[in-house]
Amino acid sequence: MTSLTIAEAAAQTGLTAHTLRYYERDGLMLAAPERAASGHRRYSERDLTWIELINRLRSTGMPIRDVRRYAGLVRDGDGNEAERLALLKAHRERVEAQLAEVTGHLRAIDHKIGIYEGKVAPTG
Amino acid sequence: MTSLTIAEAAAQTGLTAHTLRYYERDGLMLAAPERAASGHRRYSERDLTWIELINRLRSTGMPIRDVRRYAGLVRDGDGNEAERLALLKAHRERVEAQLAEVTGHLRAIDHKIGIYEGKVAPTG
DNA sequence: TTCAACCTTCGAGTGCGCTCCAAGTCAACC
DNA sequence: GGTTGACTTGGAGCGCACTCGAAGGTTGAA
Repeated sequence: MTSLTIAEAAAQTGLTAHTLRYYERDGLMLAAPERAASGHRRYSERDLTWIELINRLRSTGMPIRDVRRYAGLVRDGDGNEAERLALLKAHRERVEAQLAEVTGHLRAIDHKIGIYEGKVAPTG
Repeated sequence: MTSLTIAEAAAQTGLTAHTLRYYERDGLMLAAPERAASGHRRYSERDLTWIELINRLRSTGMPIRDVRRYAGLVRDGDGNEAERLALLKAHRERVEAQLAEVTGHLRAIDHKIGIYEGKVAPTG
């Protein structure tokens, strides 16, 4: 059973130690990580896996407060799977809509780049 | 020659009147919109077209300060097209990278949704 | 002419997500 | 024993992008 210091966990997740502590006190963790006798945090594999899910949710634009709500549901255990599923599906819808929007804007920007490269005639 | 009040320009661009004024004083506009005799702003087609480009850049994640820099280049007129092009291309690269990242995360979230829907066996 | 609805400026306030600081504890090495 | 460096806490501070408030002028319809 490996466990990591906060610095190691930070390196592995791409977050800072500051952010890991912030997520913890903000209720984003399933449970607070264990502590060494010294009081220092020790991150388990399970903690790391969970933080990686947080990263996926955050990187796709889910607000902290929604991550906290999702964490709360998972923490509460069995019986609320439908609610978790609804939360994830609503998030997925938003992400897909945003992907489509960004892709559309990107195409327009590409067009503008084409103009500057002299490949396309300027319009409007 | 049509020209719009700030409320009309807001409705047309999806921004608020507050935000339009903010963009103007923050140097994002090519030029301040004309004024009626009363001092009220009157937005031209050209203003609207520019605001729509701002919207595309902002919606794809370009920070205000970069939009301001790009506006400055356009304002300065001919001779810096290479710099404008470089700015847009750098932005496009970032957007594409981010699209790829988000798409990857979305797939992982979809997998998790599949688990909750009982379509996929839980892993990890 | 009166009234609501709109506009103006300047500056302050807000929400989000960190990010940092101060003061102290602890482990390891010289 | 002393020093270095990673860790702890609570709370303050910050950057971004708005968002709003106050106090007053303008517009247009009844």
